[in-house]
Amino acid sequence: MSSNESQEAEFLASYDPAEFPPVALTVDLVVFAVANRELHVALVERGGQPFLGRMALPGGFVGPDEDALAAAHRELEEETGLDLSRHRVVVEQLATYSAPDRDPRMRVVSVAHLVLLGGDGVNLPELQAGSDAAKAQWQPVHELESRQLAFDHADILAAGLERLAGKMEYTTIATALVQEEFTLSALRDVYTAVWQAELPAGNFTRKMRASLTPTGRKVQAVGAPASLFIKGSEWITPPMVRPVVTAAG
Amino acid sequence: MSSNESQEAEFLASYDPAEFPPVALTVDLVVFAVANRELHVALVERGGQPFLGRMALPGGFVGPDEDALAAAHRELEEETGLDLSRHRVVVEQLATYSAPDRDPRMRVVSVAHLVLLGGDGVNLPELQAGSDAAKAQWQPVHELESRQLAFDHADILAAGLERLAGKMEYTTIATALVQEEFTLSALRDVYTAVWQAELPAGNFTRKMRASLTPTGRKVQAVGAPASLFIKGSEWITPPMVRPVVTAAG
DNA sequence: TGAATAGTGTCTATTAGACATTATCTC
DNA sequence: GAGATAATGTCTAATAGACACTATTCA
Repeated sequence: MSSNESQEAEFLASYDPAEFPPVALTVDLVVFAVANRELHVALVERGGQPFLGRMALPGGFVGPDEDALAAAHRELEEETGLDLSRHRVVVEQLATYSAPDRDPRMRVVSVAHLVLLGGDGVNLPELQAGSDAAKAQWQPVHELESRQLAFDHADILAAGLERLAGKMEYTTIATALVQEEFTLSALRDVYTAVWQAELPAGNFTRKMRASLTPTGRKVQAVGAPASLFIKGSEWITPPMVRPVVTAAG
Repeated sequence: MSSNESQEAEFLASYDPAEFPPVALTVDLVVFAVANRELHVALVERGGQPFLGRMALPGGFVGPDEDALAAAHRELEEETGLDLSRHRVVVEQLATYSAPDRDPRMRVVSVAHLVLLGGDGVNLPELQAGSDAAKAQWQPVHELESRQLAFDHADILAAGLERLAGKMEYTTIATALVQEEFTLSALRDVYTAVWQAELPAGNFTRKMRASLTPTGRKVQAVGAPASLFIKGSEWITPPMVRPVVTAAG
């Protein structure tokens, strides 16, 4: 039976780091939250070259004893100052970006993650810049001139937005962007924010209700009191149909 | 204006390879093909430790001048001997596996890819083992005891299968597993192979036809001649419904 | 002629979409 | 009461699912 040492020796004989040099591994985070019926993304201002002063997605290196998902959680706290024990957060892997020249300094491969923060639809969680970044702030996604972003972060952001918008068709992922208990109006606001389209309230209620569980509680604002729900099924079957993007006038 | 050298110097001051050591980057390939109404996956037998003699997904290291997708194409040819100029092939990124201990020898992060090979539904492309592997062969996916696979390749295979099965609900990705021109029966066989469920032929025709383009040609086998189609739309709206997995009797 | 397959037709139950109506609350 | 919102009801067109039926070919 091979010892770990002899395994490694055998392996290193066939693995030539000169032919296949190791790469620096990072995570980049597309952090979404909804306020005022607008989808916002968390951005940090770069404090160093390259792209000094440009906005970028928060992110950082993956440590030797963590996987990419753990690094995403850690960097989320470090780079944005968010206290994850005080916010509902859902993180899922998005895609990996590995173009050889995506970072001009060295080979950096980044595992992008989609991060969804729950909220009340009014207030955004407060961001505090980490050590690397000059500042951290929320930006409305649909007003963003994505050419401003550093590296290939415009591509990553677009992929994150498309993943979110797409999964909202056939899953209840939108519930990650509201509070644990939510009204159908709050959930519909998420759809409005992400899809940039108004959905008729009556039909939305009828269709979405099948995937939700009523708590029995109600909440009072202006108008009739609204029932509170929590996420029921993970799936919406058959899916919601995403209206075609309204050509901006 | 910063030169590339000073950028790199500044960067290296803030990047400590001891804290965040670089990782070896690989690709692993979930290569699917359909024959005899069964979904097959290409596996190679490991020729070295660890997992000597066990079956594994084909894969290999990402070179310094290629991204993961390019490495996937290259390794597909090198590890399985497939001549990509002679087969229809679709490759898409699946997910990245980065558990620190997923390879006992060293830190290896792998970008898994889903690879779909077109075929006539009868013959599988011939595989030839590359230099690293003892042999390469097709295995019926649904008969595979996935515990046999090396590393975390059972997880990767399961993810590939689920991605394929899921995307077949709402996209025409199944057309990647048949020839460019295909009959509705051939396409239905793909659904049968992947979903492990028979779909009624009449309703399948009616629904799928909306996403396909007829070529006008027909092909003759046993029974009435069948019309040939090519892929039309990328999307199937509303989606096909995947029957619940039939509890094996 | 019989077997096999392709493709269409038919019927029903479901439901999405449009929109009206009723209910409940605040100011 | 006016205004606003929630939730339900109504009507129609579309269609999925089940399944019968016809058409076309080979053996």
